[in-house]
Amino acid sequence: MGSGQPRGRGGARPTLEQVAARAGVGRGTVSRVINGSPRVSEHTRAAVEEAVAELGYVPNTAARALAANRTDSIAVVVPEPESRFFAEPYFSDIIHGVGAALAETDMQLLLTFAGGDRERRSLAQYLSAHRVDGVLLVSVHADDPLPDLLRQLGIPAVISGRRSADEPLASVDSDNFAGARAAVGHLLDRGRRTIATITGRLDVYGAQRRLDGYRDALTEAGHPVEESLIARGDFTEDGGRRAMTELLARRPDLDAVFAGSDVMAAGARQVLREVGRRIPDDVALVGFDDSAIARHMDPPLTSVRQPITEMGRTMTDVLLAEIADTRPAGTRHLARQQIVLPTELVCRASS
Amino acid sequence: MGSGQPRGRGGARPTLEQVAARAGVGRGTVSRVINGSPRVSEHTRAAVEEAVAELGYVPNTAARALAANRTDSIAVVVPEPESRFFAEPYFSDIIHGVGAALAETDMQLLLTFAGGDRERRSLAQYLSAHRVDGVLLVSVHADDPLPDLLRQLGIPAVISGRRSADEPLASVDSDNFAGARAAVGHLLDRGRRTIATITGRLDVYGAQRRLDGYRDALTEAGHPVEESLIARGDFTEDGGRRAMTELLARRPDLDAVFAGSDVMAAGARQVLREVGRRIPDDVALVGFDDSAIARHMDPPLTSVRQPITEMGRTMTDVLLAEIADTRPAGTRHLARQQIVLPTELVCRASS
DNA sequence: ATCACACATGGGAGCGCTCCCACCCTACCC
DNA sequence: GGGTAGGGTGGGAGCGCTCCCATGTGTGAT
Repeated sequence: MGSGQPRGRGGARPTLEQVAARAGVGRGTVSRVINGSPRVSEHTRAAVEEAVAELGYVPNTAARALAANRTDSIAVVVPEPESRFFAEPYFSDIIHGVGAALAETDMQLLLTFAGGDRERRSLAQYLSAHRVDGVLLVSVHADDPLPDLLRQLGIPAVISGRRSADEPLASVDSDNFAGARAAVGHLLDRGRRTIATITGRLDVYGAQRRLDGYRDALTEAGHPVEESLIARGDFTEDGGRRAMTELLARRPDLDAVFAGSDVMAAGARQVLREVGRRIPDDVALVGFDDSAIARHMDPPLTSVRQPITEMGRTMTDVLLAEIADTRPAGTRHLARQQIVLPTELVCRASS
Repeated sequence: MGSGQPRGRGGARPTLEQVAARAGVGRGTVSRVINGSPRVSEHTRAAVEEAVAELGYVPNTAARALAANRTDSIAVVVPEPESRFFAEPYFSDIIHGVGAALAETDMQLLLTFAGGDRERRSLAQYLSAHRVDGVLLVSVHADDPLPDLLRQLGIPAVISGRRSADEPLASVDSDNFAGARAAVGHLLDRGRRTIATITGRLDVYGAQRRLDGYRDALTEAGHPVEESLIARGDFTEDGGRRAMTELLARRPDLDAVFAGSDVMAAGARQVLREVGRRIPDDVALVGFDDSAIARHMDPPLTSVRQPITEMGRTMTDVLLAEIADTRPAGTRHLARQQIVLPTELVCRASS
């Protein structure tokens, strides 16, 4: 009666040993079955699996981690002090993608916050204590020491948005260059001729690439690149406002603006409205990210969509491959991957 | 030379034993120092701390978890299939708050995805294997079995947004009732008299409370509550559109709409614009959540702000208190907490 | 000086698992 | 028929830590 129940109350969990006793085999054999080793006879395997089911056995991960020196978990390092990171949908979407990729495995996801120096130090220690099998780095600045630390420690890591053209870590990025080119090309197609741009912080490689794309599109179309049409923002709404004000002062004749992010585009729009420029009639506006605010802006904002969720998923896949590659004996065969995912221009009423 | 370096290359990490040897004390003493036990002499403590610093010792968490039967980590259970959850800023903000609260401790944060039945089952197993010290549940439906499972297992848990008036789990919620009352009161103050509402899914307790608040505000002001002014949405933009269409058909005389979420308000706004009703001139519109889209909507949307980040932080504090309370010997003294945080009406141009 | 007791300390005994070696048995070969 | 693989299996030896008991060592009371 009920002895076959998967456990009773919050009592003691069954151990490998108990499963072994119940199945009438040794510990080693149960371990083999649990871990899917082929060196077990069909008959024995069935007996063990039955015992596992009857007892509702779940391996104790701490014990496994201790004995096998791996944790079956990966960490996402979140650069906390940048509230920007939380404000944007970026975070949610990345995590969504990571979760989707992880769902197919039995790896667990750890969220770590690399805030100030204090957290960063304890994070380094934490990672060096090998509490995770791999690390996902998002939104890393060019001068962040963490990536190199990870490389030194030999911990598999994947970075989102590489920090330079020759990123030493495996990376997954969206095609910022092509996205910017498409945006500017679109404005040219619409007959705009005096196209300004508001850049993000240029120490962020992606922002630099967007600027490169802007330049390239103009050059290819036979237009000169005028420095007076380039203003620096910092990815914030307020930075967008300032840059737009600056641009209008310098070049009142501009008829289009390509902003390096939707948030900066929102700031620019405010300024344009304040000075009475109509969108898109007087000035066409294009953003980058295709975030929720793009859809709800007035007018709805044309924007370059980045496949953020897809990036999260791809990063995870790459990381898992790296981890699997390291396992055998620390011998790495895999080439360091540099993946670039395509962007897509979403046209709306602002252009 | 350099023997005082905090570790060299990715070699073997120092163990407790090695620290003990270096400090010239026993393992037990080092353990006491590491865990802040008072039963260590000042002199010995200093020696151990020096050895720890010299070797760059970091405790192996797997070993600790195995020996002490606790993990120093908590899990946030994310109801994945609801893409709504990821779409809204809710997720980011909650996590932000949780992270902030956790930063002051050395607990770690695990993200688990409770998707379909398969994941839910493995999640239950996972939790029952005691791989976390506590669980944070967000956005749980009334008929979700997980909360009760956790209670049975005796795992400390806190839920965001209780599921009913007598939530058996500790919970942290925002004051949906008062928020809705404030929103409707505000519309009445502005002279609106035919105020409709678009509700969320009423099997979500918070949505029900917002409706209650709507009713209460009208009643208190001496207005009848007319069922023809109440339409059911489902928290989606499309649901907002449908509900608004329905309301206009039933009550073309309405002069204000209180939507149970910003996203539904966005849907409603689209319909209102399509039929030529001006906001706020013809129809005043108020949302709930004060999400990013509220600020960027046209016109900017008046909305009820929930202190989401604060909720995440509070949930974590409550959970940590519960965990600390359980530790001594499974004897629980703490009263089950039911915290309700205040909401705030943010007035913008839509009303 | 003697006893008692508190406090500081060392180290054995696991926690539950994986790894690996030794063992056994059953073909299969010469 | 004896020898030899080799697959299948059992179980010892840890992984690094905490817990706890036994053992000092010093203090104050008698």
